[in-house]
Amino acid sequence: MNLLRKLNCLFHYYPKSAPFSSLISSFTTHQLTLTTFPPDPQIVLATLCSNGQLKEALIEMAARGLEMKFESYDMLLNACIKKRAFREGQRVHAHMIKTRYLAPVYLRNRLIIFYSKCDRLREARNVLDEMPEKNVVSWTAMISAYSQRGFATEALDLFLEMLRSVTEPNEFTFATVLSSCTGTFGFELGRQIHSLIIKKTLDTHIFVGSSLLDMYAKAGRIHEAREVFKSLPERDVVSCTAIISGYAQLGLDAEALELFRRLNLEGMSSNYVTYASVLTALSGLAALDLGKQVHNHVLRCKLPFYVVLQNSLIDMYSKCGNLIYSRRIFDNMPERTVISWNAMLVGYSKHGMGREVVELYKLMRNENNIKPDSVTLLGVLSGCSHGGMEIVGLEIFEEMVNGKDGVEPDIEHYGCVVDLLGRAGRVEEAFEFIKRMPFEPTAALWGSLLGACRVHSNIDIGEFVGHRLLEIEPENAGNYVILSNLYASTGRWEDVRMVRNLMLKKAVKKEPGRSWIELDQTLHSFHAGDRSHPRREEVFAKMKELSIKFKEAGYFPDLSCVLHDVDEEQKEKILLGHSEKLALTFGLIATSDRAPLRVIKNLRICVDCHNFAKFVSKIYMREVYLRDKNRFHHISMGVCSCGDYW
DNA sequence: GTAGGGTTAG
Repeated sequence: MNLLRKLNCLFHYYPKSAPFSSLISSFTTHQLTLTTFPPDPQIVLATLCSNGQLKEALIEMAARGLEMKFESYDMLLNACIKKRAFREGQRVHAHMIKTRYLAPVYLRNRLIIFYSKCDRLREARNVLDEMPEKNVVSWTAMISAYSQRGFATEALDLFLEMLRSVTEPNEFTFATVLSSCTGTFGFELGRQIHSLIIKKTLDTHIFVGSSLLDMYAKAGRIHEAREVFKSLPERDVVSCTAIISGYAQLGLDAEALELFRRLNLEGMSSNYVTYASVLTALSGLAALDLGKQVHNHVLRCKLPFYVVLQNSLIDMYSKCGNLIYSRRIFDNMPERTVISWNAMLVGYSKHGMGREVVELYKLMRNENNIKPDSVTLLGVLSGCSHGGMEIVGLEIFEEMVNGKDGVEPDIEHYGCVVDLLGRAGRVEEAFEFIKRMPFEPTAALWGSLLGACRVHSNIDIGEFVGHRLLEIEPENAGNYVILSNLYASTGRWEDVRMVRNLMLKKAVKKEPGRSWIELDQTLHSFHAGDRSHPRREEVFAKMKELSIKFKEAGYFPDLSCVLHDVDEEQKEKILLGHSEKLALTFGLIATSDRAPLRVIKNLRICVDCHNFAKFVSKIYMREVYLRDKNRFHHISMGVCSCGDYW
């Protein structure tokens, strides 16, 4: 009976059509001779496992009962880990328990790894908790399981528990636990771990070091990150990518690119993660030509399909104002994650293309394997708001509240609704909505309502909201400007002066406004009143010309955008020196007739500059693409895609 | 047997 079973196994392994002679020759391949026939059960199991024939291997396991030993379980578990075969692995585990097999630490570690790879962290943790003795691999495998899946708190808690045990962490443990050291608590612990690492002279270990520098970068401590990077005795693609993406994630885009350029000269190698990080930096700068260059390079490298890299490309093209390319990449992807959909949706949203947002969202809802998340709904709601689809947006929010999307609305989704109502001119309703919502309103939320009040000249609510904002966010200069705009629009000059004095008293520090324009792969950057550009004389001459020409065509400088205490003439001068006007003017003199102008501003564009850009588009017949902090303004023949609401 | 960097939003 036993012999028959083994023969069956073998016949199953060899192709059914193979002649008997090939079976004999295969015996010799496996160093089996007829004298050792029937074959060793261990070899039968090994053959089945290495062939991935798990079903047959399990039958073999069941038949052997108590004969199973360490190597047998090891082979089975390896096969299950390789195939992420949860049910099969679970049966192996159950077999160990049923036969009262005393599994050594090594095998229990394999079980932890098996369950983690199958995303069954509860089961993995149970194995760990029931181990009479744990070694460094047991702890590290479990910490890694948590940290790789984003359960930072659990990873840190377990690490602390490990420190209280008899087992010492090693370089594997440190490298993995540091990636969970985020947030205030995580960073504090991370610093202590750093001291521990120094004590163990592990701080120059390349895995530990890159994890360490990444932790500092994510905490915004780029100098510390750079120091760790410098101290590494060798550099590889991961450590180089970590420091580059560190800069990019902090918005230090130009620095990220400069470092990438330098490390390249020093011979660093890049992979798809590096390119994804570099694309992030290029998106921030809206450097379309450079972005295209990276895209071409990536295509020439003939890399396999990486969804992360494709997502970066979608985002880069969208933030550089080229949505057609984004959509082309999106459509050609063999598989997409929720991030791919989000990147595309947010792209349409920032360009004010409400109809496309809603259509794409419908398509997404029809995909069975993709679930919308919180970012998806933010994109959709703000897309509806920016794209003139207020009614649809409010319906979608209603569905959210009723649990249809499986995403619970948070404060930011509520903020989108305030935007939707405000944009539709329903300022009172928006105000009531804020009072009723289950969250404490944030400054951003009040700010959105204040914007609505300005556009729809609702002075009563605007005044209340404005003063509320100045209380909770006195340092934000933007609030003073909008409130002053609101007073100015109704001729309340006394109040305009009061707001201005208030701002001076509170010593508001404003992030300096900057605008730039890309020409021939070079970024030309301007700040307000900038006199550093090599072609400044031409720019100022042209600006003088524009100011006269535009006034004849009906342009009135909106002096309420200037809060300095100076006379009107001075105000106008300050206004003409705004960075986006300088960049636009430079674009006019440095590009050929009718070429579109693409200008990027690091803050929200002011009312006067928005108006100025409309005149540029109308009088010079130019398409103007203006990207500000929040969205794109596509201005064509004097009309902006934002509908003058942003 | 256990390890580091990455894409959307803010």
